[in-house]
Amino acid sequence: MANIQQVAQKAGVSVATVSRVLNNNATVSPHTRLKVETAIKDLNYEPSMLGRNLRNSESRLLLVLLPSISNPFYSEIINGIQTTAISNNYNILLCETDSNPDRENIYFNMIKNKLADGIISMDPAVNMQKLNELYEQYPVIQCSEYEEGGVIPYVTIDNEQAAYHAVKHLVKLGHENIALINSDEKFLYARQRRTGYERALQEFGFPIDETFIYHTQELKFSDGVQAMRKLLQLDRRPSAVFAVSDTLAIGALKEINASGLHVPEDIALVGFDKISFSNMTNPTLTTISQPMHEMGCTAARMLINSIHGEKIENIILDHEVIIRESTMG
Amino acid sequence: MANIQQVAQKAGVSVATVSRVLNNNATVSPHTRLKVETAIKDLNYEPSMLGRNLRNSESRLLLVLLPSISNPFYSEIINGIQTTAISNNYNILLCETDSNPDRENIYFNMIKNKLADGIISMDPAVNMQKLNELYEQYPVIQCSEYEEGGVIPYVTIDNEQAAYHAVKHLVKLGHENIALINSDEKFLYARQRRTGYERALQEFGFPIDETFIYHTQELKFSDGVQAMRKLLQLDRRPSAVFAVSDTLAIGALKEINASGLHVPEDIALVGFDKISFSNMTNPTLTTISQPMHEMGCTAARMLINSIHGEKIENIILDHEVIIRESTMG
DNA sequence: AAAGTCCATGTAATCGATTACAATTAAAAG
DNA sequence: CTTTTAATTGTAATCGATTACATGGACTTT
Repeated sequence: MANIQQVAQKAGVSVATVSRVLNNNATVSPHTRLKVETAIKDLNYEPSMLGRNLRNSESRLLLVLLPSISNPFYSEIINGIQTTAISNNYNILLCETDSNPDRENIYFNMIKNKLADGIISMDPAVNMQKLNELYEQYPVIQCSEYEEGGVIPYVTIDNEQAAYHAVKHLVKLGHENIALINSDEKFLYARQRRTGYERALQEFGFPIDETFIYHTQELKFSDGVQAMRKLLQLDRRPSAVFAVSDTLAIGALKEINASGLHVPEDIALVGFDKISFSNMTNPTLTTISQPMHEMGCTAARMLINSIHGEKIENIILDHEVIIRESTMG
Repeated sequence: MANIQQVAQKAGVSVATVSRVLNNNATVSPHTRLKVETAIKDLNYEPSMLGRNLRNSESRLLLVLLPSISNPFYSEIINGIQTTAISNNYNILLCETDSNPDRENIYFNMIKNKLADGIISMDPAVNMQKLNELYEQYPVIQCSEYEEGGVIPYVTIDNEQAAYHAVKHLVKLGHENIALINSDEKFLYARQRRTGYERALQEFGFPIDETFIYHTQELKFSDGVQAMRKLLQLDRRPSAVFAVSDTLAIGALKEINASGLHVPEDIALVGFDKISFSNMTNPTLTTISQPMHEMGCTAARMLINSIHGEKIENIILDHEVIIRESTMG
């Protein structure tokens, strides 16, 4: 309720001195400092960020753009972003776009309106033209998703190599008929993971069979179910499946069970992302783990550095193959 | 980049007039309005929320306190809150407390610092004393969780009745030995659900067997696994289990499968919350559905009304029993 | 003792908007 | 043709902080 004026009056000093105490400015005598601190306590004073932010022209808010919070893939990344943000005295504003351009616009405007100091985009469906425009004037970082040959700094993993490792793991187990459940190849990561899948097959001299590659619309459970249904209808049934997301893999698992087959005895299964539910399924799911927490921390650090005017380099983080029951015959 | 002064100068009017145009104030002649609008376009002007917020002493930000975003239970509620918030020109700040008092304090201070206009708490472990203190000065709403006999307005469901319906569903299927996997009874909802469980049993003349009631520390998958393990070691094995959260139920399911038993043939299973994964399990999970989206919308509406100085009444929403494979013999 | 330093504090401008009130002008009324 | 009244627009205070610069006093230095 009280403002800095009232504190100054009560302490018998000027507002400048109160401000100096608040900001731990060295040039205040211990005696005066004490008087001010007492007045602050007495009045139950809390500095208003509204005044401070206007004067400093900053909001200390970071925007995080993502398609949907209910997608568990993002949870850990958000955690990482938040941890780093808080320890740097920033806060994050989570922006669910639902891949809806109107929503996106609302949030882009928040940056222009000074309600946020920078933006981390994790939305694969983001309007890249607008994001690039924004980048000309404001700090922007892409996390996980990025534009090939673009100018906006990003942090991500090597999707091609990760898919390669997933498929190589299956090959080493003796599988020759390995299917791929991929998402729409309009997404860069989907193209990259397909390339990795093909490289692994080629390296071991297996042909690439287009009927073994299925593209889904989205990354939902039901897409996985549908994809697996198609794959099970093939004359030559795959003995292993690599799905580019855990949610798809869990859908595939459901369909395999429904058709009376068993994982991993009849079909081995590998997912991607190591979402928390991937070890709650039966059997637990072999998957590729991205260092999600670290990716979040890194993205936040990059953005904050960028806000401070530093030059930012792209960063590629390491992935890991998590071997669990769905590939352990 | 440009500010309201520059727009005023360019348009040849005063800043007051520009502000009137921005706020759609009626007392501006069409001719002047046009001049101003042209200047705004020419300069690419965007009003600064920092200035506006200071003047209006509001931040148009709502705080949402929750233990963890990765808990899918909260996803839909958050969605509801966000939808309502946005359509009222508010934004939400998601605050993960991890039930950590330090984190909580950071966020409580944001209210005092005017960085947020109000708070919705969904954290069962929230420090009620501090929340009550806050409520004396600032708008606060509790969502889903609340304090029995407390003064802070809340929106929730009838947990006792919901548990009663869950257990009654099992009784109707012919089960007599029904176990309860409950969470820590320091939580009000846990006590209420236990009461509902007992009322259903008593109504049908079944005794209440304490060995059939297991309390978990938290609501995690691993807690469900552990609980089920204990229940399976009993001399008289339950033929049905009601778990007070889907995550617990999914853990129980995993353990039942691991022990070679089948759901629902050997043991029927009911969860609570209808999280999205509850119909991705095998078998799909019978569960109690809370109207989560609606609960979120309601909480946000209550908070915004409260910010506008209105008097707020508590609201109890309806639940629903979702019957799926895990109870369909 | 005069001049120069340094330290602590105060004065007042500033950030970018909103808005009560004053001032101007034009239209309506007599 | 004056006087009212209404419709626009401008002036300046205000929200609550930060900070460059000015000021005054104590302490050195010569």
